[in-house]
Amino acid sequence: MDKELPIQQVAAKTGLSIHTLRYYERLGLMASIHRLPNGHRRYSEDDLEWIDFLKCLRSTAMPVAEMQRFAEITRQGESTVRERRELLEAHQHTLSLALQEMQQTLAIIEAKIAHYRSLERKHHDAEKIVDEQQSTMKESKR
Amino acid sequence: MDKELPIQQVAAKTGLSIHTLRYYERLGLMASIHRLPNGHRRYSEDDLEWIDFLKCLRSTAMPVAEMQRFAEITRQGESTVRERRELLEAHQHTLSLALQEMQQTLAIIEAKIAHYRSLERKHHDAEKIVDEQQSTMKESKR
DNA sequence: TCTTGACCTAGAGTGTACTCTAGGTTGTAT
DNA sequence: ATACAACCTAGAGTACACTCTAGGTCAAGA
Repeated sequence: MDKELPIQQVAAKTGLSIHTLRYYERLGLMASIHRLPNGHRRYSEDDLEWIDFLKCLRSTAMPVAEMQRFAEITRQGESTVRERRELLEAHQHTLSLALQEMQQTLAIIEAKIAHYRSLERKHHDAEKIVDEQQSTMKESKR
Repeated sequence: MDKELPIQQVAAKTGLSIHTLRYYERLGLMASIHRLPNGHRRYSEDDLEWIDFLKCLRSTAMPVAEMQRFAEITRQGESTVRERRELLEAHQHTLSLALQEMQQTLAIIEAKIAHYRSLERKHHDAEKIVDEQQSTMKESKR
C-alpha cells in the first residue's frame, strides 16, 4: 500500500489549506511532490510526515525563512546533518525559553483571575448584606 | 515619590518602542496617560504596571482586539469584573492548550536532535574505521 | 457534446501588528 | 538668537504569513 493522496485529502488530513500546501511548496519547504502526467500532485506517506514536521516547526513559531533553510539543507543530504541538528537545537532553546515565559505569564494571569474572584465574592457578600437589611426592614414594617 | 517618567524612559524600562507605546495608546489599550502642559506624556507607576500586564497578554499571543476589549471593560470599572475574569479565563485556557502543544513539539524536536546525533556518531565511527584502515595500509607499506 | 469538479499557475490581495516619516512645537544650553 | 534634543500628531509604509482570484487544463458522467 503506497497510496498517494491528492492535495484535497492532504489538506483534510494535515489541517493546512490547499492554498498553504501549494504556497509551502513554492517556498521550497517541500521538495519534489510526485505529479501525475496531468500535473496533479500526489503526496506520499513521506510527504505527509514531512508536512507534519513542518507543522511542528510553524506551530512553535519558527519563521518561514528558517524553515526554508532547514528544508534546503535537508535536501542536500547527509553532509548537513550537523547543521540541521544545530538549527533544531537553536529552535529548541528558543522554544524552552518561550515555554518558561508562558508558564510565568500563566501564573500571573491565574493570580489576576483569583483576584477578580475575590472581588466578585466581596461584591456578592455586600449584596447579601443589603438583602438582609432589606428583609429586616420588611420585618420591621409588619 | 510619585516620579512620572517620559516616554523614552518607559520605552527603555518596558522594552516596547516609543512608537509602540503611542500606538497602544491610540488603540485604546491605555487610558489617560497624564500630560504635561506642553502635551508630553508622563507615565505613572500604575501605567507601568498596566503596560507590564499588556506585555504579558501580547507575549502570549492575545490578539490586540481582545486586549482592546479587556482595556475597555477595565475602564468601565467594577461592574465588569466578571467579564474580565471570563476573558482572562478564556485566555488561560488557550494558553494552557498552547503550552501542552509546545511541550509535545519540544519532545518531537528533541527526538529529532537525538536522531541526528546518532547519525553523526555513526558517521564519525565510519571515519575512524577508514582512518584505521589507512594506518593499517601505511603500516603494510613499511 | 456539454457540464461539472478537481486540479493547475502566476500573481494580486488581506489581516495583523507594528514601525517609520513628515512636519511641527517646546524648553534648555551656547 | 540659535541650535539641539525630546517630544507631539496623523498618516504612510513594512514584514510576515498566508489566502484568494483569474484564467486555464483535463477526465468522467448525463
